[in-house]
Amino acid sequence: MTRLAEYFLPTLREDPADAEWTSHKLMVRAGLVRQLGAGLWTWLPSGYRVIKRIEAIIRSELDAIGGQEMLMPVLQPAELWRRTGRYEIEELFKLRDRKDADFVLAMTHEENVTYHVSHDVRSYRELPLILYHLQTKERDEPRPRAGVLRVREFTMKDSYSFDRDTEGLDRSYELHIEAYDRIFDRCGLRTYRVESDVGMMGGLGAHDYMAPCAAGENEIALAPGYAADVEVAVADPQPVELPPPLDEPRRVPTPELTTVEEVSGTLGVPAGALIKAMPVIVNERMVLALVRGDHRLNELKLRHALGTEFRAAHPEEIEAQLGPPGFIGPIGAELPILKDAAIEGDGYVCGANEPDAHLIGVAPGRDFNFEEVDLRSVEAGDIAPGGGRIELQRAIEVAGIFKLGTRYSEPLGATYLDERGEERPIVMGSYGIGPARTVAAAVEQGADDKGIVWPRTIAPWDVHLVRLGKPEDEAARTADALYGELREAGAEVLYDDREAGPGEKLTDAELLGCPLRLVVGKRALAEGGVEAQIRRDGAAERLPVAEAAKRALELLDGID
RNA sequence: CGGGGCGUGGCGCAGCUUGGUAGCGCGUUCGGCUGGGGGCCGAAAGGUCGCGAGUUCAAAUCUCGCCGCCCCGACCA
Repeated sequence: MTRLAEYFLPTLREDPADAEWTSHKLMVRAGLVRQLGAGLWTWLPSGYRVIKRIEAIIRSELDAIGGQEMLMPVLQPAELWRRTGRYEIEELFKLRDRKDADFVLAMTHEENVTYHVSHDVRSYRELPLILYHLQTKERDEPRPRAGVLRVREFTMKDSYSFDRDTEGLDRSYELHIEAYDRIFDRCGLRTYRVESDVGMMGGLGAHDYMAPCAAGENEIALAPGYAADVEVAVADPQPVELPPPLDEPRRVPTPELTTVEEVSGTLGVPAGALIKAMPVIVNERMVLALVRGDHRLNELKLRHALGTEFRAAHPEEIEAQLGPPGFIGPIGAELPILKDAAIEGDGYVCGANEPDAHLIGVAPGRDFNFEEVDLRSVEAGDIAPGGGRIELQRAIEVAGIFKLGTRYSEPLGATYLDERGEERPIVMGSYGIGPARTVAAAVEQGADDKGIVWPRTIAPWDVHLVRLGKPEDEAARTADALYGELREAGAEVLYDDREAGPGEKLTDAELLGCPLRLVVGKRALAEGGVEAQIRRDGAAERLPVAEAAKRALELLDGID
């Protein structure tokens, strides 16, 4: 029963003042969601309809690969998390009960599910297993942002695979890839499956599903046959024309020139001919990381190269150990030096470690020693593995899949007995999807200047039926009858039977963005029937009243 | 956690610099007109000015503290 006159669908004429992104603005304006606090969102009836449709698609595809749905609690004993070492995660909500026992609010459910599997799975005969649930996750986010995109409480579909060995894990992983590809395809979302960092999850490998759109927090590198998060992307750099090499470095004055642009501009060399030196502190010791002047240091790659956390050096530390910030370089530095692999050849420019001076004609190896590693983020135009040119795009991470290996099964004692009676750790994978992010990504990707344009499969309703004129008009009787016929035929229909002006009703329909709009009014009836309009392309058509319902369903079928 | 911004009827905002009757648009309610792109006329309801302390005869306005929200960064399954 969805008559708008009695339905809770509060639309807004103006954008909310605190919204920056299209999806945030439109989801609030269209009455899908309302905010309760920072990173805390309520799904109103229309928005929750979208969520439920996405969840139904997820369930059907997971069931299809043999997933078994269950439900695990959000409130959990801290003990489990201590055993896997995740209790220390800052984002984990921690609390105590009245007896002063420690609890956490789960951010995912590896500990929980592995605990049960460790108790109740003992034989290789019981493997493999795919278990999943749709459950609330809690995260003490440092900075919630962008509407429902980064929040402190959200629902996630998370599944977990349990296999006898890594070959089994590979199969479970592949099954999830196939299921996820189908899920996002069915949701009408454009996504890329990209290589990603395994993160704090630990494990053997990971991919993310990225939905490109402006509001995305992540950046992905795309080329024909290649897709990766820029955090892990690799590519051959674009060549740079180096100045002629010298027999030895020569000091040149560069008064007050501290940026790459200033130095390269003044010396008349390309930015890529400079060596940027970034001093970082690792376990109290300074290390110098070098990248080309036209490249960006990739902090994740640096962390991997160092094998541990690091922080940027403070200006005083730089001054004390190297020279004035803005004029530092590797030559003469008594420090471990990591050089990015893109710094090739001789003739570079770098800081002289003294005020207002740089060195030209620098030759790595001859003039300083280093360890060579991949430290830079790829740039648009670089050559990807496979030969294509890299293009960078922002994207929303809507799903992530991880090969966990024995990261959780070992500390939690999840083992099985194999055919020979030997005890072995279960090999695990975990696979998440964020339905709310999927909604936001669909809104971002489909919106136009009038409002949302839903993919047909996840729209809150198939048909937005608008009745114009007074309730006692002839048109109202026609609209009432059409509403009944459409529902009879199985269509999900939102019927705007409010006593409101045509402008308000029509703009609301465009804002909400259901795939097919039907308008019943005096004018349309006089001109031969009901007006049908496809939201996506605006194509309009008159449907004779007698066959309006039938024809409307045909039109629906023709949309995506 | 660092930087910036904001907090005034449901929503969007003005008022604050220079202290003295709390205002505008939209929305809401009632009556009437209108009825294909948020229309018109008339009447009305609705605000502890985020919270607390201070200064003052007097605080939305000045001072201090706190809280909340947004943005950038740090951070991030």
